[in-house]
Amino acid sequence: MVSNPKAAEIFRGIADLLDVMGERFKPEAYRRAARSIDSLTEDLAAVAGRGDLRSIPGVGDAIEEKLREYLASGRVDYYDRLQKDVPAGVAEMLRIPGLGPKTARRFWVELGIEGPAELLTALDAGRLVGVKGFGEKKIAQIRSAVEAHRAGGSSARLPIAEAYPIALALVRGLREGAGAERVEVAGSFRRGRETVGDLDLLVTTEEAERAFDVFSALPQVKEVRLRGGTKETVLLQNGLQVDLRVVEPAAFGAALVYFTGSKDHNVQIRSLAKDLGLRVNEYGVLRGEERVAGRTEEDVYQALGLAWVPPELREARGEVEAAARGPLPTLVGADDLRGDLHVHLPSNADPDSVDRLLAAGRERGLAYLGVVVVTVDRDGVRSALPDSLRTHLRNASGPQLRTFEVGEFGPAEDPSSPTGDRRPPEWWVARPTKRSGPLQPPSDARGRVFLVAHRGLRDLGDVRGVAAWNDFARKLGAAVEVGPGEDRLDSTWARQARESGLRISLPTGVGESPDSPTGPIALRFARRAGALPSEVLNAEPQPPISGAAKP
DNA sequence: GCCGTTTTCGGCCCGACTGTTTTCAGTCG
Repeated sequence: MVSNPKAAEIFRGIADLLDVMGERFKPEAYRRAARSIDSLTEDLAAVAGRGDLRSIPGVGDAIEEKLREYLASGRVDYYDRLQKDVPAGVAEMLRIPGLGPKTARRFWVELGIEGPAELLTALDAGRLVGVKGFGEKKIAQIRSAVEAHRAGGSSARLPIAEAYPIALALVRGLREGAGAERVEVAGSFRRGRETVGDLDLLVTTEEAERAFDVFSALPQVKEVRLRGGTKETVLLQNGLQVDLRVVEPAAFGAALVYFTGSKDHNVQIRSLAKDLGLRVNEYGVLRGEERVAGRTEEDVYQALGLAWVPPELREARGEVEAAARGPLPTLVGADDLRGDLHVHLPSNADPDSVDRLLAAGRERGLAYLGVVVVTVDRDGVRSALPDSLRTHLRNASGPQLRTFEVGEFGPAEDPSSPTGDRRPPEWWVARPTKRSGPLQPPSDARGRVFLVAHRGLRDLGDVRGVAAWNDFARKLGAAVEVGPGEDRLDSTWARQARESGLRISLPTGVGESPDSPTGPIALRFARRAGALPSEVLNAEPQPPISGAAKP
């Protein structure tokens, strides 16, 4: 079965092999195409069907040809042939931190080493001693990296919701301990990607050394990887890598742009700068040696003739061209959210928990709360909240903060399956249902506030699955909920949903701890999808319950 | 291999850090 992620994987494989073969620019070209394919909200076969493959950034004649071949046969001959030329283990050596294409190639060609296992054997036999370019330190470094790699080093990307509290704690530690004036988390965390590979922290301070000392001593930090005059890299206890960079205030905006990325976005604005006779780096926008911008991000973009681009959109998907035409539409923000359509009470909730939740809602200035009282699953309707609490909830609701009951309905695991199989939407529609609860989608008027929630689509890039669920939401007249669940596809889902006219619902995290990722991360995902306030159901001042229903 | 309202050829981001070099190569982000 062909799929977008598999196609991207093949191109990344080609890139690795070309790297080892010493090609200069082709590897990056194939990787660029792979990244573009990963960020598609549409199935490749559908794009090909329209004859539109060339519209994918980074896809030209040669890659279009290979995509067609892949879609027709599931294979790419060029990749198969490359794999015959280069042993798989040589490409795998590229996965070892600190080992790049040049070194991997030298090991292979000069020493006949064809993979990490053989490299370790060679190290044990002392075969690297005396080889030009490999001193004592380098050999020790390689050995430790190979061993970590062989032990299954934790190089996997972390879901952003898990990185969120860690990032908050590090920022807090730096602010309190190092007297840092300004601390920001940049990188893919700031762009709101579903997963992060590392964290990039930027600080302004007069005392870089002190900031590094404080940072290294934080309890989350396991070891210092490298430390220079402006940059420190550490490894956290949980295996996450964190880069800390000290920048001067006059360059903070430029550094923030630079380290927020994405790489493709940076490349695009740099080449634009070049056309204008300017140069962009992390210190500013430069004309010759003169810095013409750098203090704020707005300055930097303005100096390039661009409107400021929200970090969540910096993926080289047309945002630079749009920013050249004029200001971008204002994306949904935290202040736009007037209510929450999906609030859970704990399973051991009592009247006090209900009161605390309502107090939290009022404190946030929310006008309404939709509290989950039933979950609709395979057996029809399951109650999640006892009748006594439902009565308490109704009575406690007032004019400042209205409450109403909502049901949950989504691609949850099939509870009857021991392996937790996911069921396609059709299965839910066709299922025998007892229809015994208060909410009976899709005929009930209140079905309009049904949310198709975010569980169950774990495979990154499963755009077909996403499309099926969005179609399902449309049939129900439901909004699509975006949030930092276990799933990793939410911004793809949300983008596809809003492009097809569906509305989005955003959880606010009301009633959760202040460090909870729910609200902030949901918002980032929605912004990443390009959501405007008008496209978000709970940005409406009134709750969208029956009576308010549109025809 | 891709890309182009100044290009269909000749470019392709750029600086920090490390280690092994005595002026630079490789890797990384």
